Amino acid sequence: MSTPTPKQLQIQNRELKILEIAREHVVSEGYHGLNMDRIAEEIKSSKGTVYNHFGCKEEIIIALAVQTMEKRAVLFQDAAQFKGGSRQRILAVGHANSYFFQKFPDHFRFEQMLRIDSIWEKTSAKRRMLVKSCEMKCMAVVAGVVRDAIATEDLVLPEGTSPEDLVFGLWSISLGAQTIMASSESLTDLGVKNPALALRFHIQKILDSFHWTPLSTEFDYDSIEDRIDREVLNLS
Amino acid sequence: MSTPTPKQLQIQNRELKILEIAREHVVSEGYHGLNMDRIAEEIKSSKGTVYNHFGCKEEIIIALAVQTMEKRAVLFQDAAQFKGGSRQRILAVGHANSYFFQKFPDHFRFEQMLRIDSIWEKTSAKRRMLVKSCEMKCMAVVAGVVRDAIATEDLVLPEGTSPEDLVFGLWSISLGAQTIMASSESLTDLGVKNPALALRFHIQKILDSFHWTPLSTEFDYDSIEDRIDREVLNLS
Amino acid sequence: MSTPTPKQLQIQNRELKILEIAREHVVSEGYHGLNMDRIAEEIKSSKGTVYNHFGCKEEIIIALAVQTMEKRAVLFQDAAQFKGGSRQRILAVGHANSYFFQKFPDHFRFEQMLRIDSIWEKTSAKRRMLVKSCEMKCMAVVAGVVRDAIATEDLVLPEGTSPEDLVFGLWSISLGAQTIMASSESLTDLGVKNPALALRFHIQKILDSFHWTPLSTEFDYDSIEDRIDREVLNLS
Amino acid sequence: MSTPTPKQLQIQNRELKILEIAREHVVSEGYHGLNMDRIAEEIKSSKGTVYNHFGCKEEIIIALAVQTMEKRAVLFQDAAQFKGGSRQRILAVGHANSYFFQKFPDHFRFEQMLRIDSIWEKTSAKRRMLVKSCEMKCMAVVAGVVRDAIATEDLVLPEGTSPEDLVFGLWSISLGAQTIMASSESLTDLGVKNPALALRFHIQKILDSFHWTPLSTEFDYDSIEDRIDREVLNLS
DNA sequence: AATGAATGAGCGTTCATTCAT
DNA sequence: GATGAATGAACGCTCATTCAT
Repeated sequence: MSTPTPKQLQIQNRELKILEIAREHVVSEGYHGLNMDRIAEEIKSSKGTVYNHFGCKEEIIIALAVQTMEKRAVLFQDAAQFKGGSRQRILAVGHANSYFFQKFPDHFRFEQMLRIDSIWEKTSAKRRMLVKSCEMKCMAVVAGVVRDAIATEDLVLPEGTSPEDLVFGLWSISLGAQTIMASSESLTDLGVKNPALALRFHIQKILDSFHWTPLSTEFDYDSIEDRIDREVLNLS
Repeated sequence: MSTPTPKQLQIQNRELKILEIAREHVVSEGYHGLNMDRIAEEIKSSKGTVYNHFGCKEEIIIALAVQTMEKRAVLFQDAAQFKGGSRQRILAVGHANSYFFQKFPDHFRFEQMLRIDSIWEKTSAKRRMLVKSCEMKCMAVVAGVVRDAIATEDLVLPEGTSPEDLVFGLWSISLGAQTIMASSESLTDLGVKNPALALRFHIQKILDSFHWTPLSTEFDYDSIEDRIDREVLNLS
Repeated sequence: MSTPTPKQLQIQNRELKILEIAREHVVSEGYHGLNMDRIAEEIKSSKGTVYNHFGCKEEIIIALAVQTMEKRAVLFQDAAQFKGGSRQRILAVGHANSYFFQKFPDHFRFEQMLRIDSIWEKTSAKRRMLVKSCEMKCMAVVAGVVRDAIATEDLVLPEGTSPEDLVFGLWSISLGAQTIMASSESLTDLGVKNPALALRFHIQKILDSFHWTPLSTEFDYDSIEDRIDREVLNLS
Repeated sequence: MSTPTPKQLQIQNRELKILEIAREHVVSEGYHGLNMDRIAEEIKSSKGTVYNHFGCKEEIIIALAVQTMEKRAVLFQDAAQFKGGSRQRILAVGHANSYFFQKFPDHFRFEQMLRIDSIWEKTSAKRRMLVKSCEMKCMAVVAGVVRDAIATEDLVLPEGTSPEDLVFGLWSISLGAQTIMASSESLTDLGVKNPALALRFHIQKILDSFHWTPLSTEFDYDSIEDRIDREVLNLS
């Protein structure tokens, strides 16, 4: 509530600066390129100061992932408010997700990092909470669109299937496809010529198979996409 | 052609032993828990001997992943030969994949590791080739089932979609779902009560949306699954 | 300008201590006897601390050589200021060189080490600069005496010969003789009964052959040497 | 006395092959590039076989140095038999030495290696004997020329100076100059523009100062050098 | 709160040498 | 004599973390 003092502002800025530099290290040299000495050097403070902000290296990784997740959550919220029917709004979310992956391919890596190794064991409950709340926010936004579709009778979910189950499916195929795209050099050799297009196609197939109307055959996909580009993603 | 000498056998066994122990380390303590000193200690040989088998730590990781991939490839081949129609055969592959994930949840991690950081840079071209050939084998097996379905007119793919594109979709959703299941503790809190079931459901939805006959509504899913358990996975 | 804090003093002292111990190792066990672990152990600090002072093993070697070279440079400067004619001053330098070799036979080895293998490749430009500046200082001091001799017409160099060329000759014969003395056990067997005397004799011959007056036959060598011992080397 | 069996020949050849390869390693990658594994690999035998020839790595170094020394000894013997007066013959030896250094700059390194580190301590008395006998042969050849000069009254050595003392002087200045040339990148910066010429000049000065007739001013240096090139070094 | 020197366990890797076959 | 797998001590170096100032 209180206005932050200049001192507090400086401290807050430094925290952002640390993350910025850490991000550069990971992006340019991988996880092993992240190194507390170099961070301290580059923010022109001491290592001790860095440790005042982040209790250990892993906390930095988590914080980076949280930044990414928050950035995406904001985008998702914008996309979910796309003017149009529920099917168009879910499409906007999917499209925003693809856009995010293509525009910030590095951000993807930080979420991946969360999923490996012993990151979790070393971090504070507080940081973990942040991650969870981000996940929940994203889930809530997308599930919200599904619920709206049900409310407007654009969609009828089968018995035993929750809105979250459907979101889980979309999440899974997106995450899986992006993981493969990000790491498999040989996708083309394997016969998948345009994986991004294939992903989009499969998502529409899933939505169609739930009879989420209008079906993908019943509206002009491309013109909707153009509108999303303009109205959500601010692309020309 | 020649019979391996006892000596050669011993060496070969040690290689397997190294991998076995390395696997335990990674499973129990993550990538950073893998440590050449301890491996040497536990196989009761010297570090030099370990290095005679694997030129560096990363080669061990790759070898573990290849073991996993080969194991899965064999399973996929068996599943693809399931006695029945094409839809039942693709179902068998999907079911085998789920089974593999549930039965050997750790194996999954080694494939994940391939996708990170500097593993690739340090390994020999020969090892990388092995990985690629495993990927191709799996892809070929599943795409083969798709091709058979097309040949028997159980399935008509839309213009511009290759069998591999379809496999990519199935691969993506499986990998994504498994990734989330393996790492997100809070899936239940997010509202996804039974993710494994949801995955299975989505896969059927995708296949249905391609009109791969018989549709999931047209056959008795549970009894087929029982047969797969018995005939492919050798479960009682 | 500022007075060093006790802390800084301690650090500076440790640097000297490291060099001292490293020197002992090299002297008693050769280059391969120099080992970072043992140094750390013996200065009762950690390896990391040693590496805070010297970025790699080779830097220590260079630093040892620089110590030696600086020590000699100071001695040369003192000797070059010996009260007397130019011929006596150059004699003082030569005598100081012999003295240095006999008094600190080990120091000689560190300069030799500079001349081998991969030392240079791993060291910082800054350290290399130090070495070069030491070399130049020594060269300048001795060439300065030659120039004074020319100015006072004690010496006329032949056309095409620079003062530095003459110094190079003296340097070569001294270095070569000392190298042989330091390494050839069998010099006596080869028929060289008193190599140190022979070196001194040859140096005088060279100077005589340039007609650097007074010639060695024209002054009392032994009494000059006594004076050098007393006035430059502080020997009784 | 007996003719070597084919087997023995093969073994002897292998010994030469080992040395040849070891030499290449040292030349191209320095002392640390010498490695028993690689030698074994490149002679297409096993490490054990290499060890049958040379009891340890250091023995190989010594053997390489001995090869070099023998090569030079032969050259010196040829040079000492140059047709001409004693002064011309000693000049031929000096010239041969320079030639050897310029033509085979790498050979020089092996003799240097003998002078450092702990090579001697690990080698057999037999190998050391070989080194010593090579040294003696070289010394004897050159001292022989000096003795001939004395016999023919081209030279009168001062009281207390042996022929070997004179050779020691020549040896020292040559070795020293070559050492500096081989290792000091900054010789030009130090003001020594043409060290090889300076070395030659100093050697003549030394010989002149002993009144070894004819003095360098009394004969045509260049035409003699041409003859040496042709008659001793077989240069066109 | 900030500093940065100190820590030291840990790491991956090398390689001369041995010895059973 | 030949082999080459096995050895294991040694090595140089890193870096997250601590803590006295």
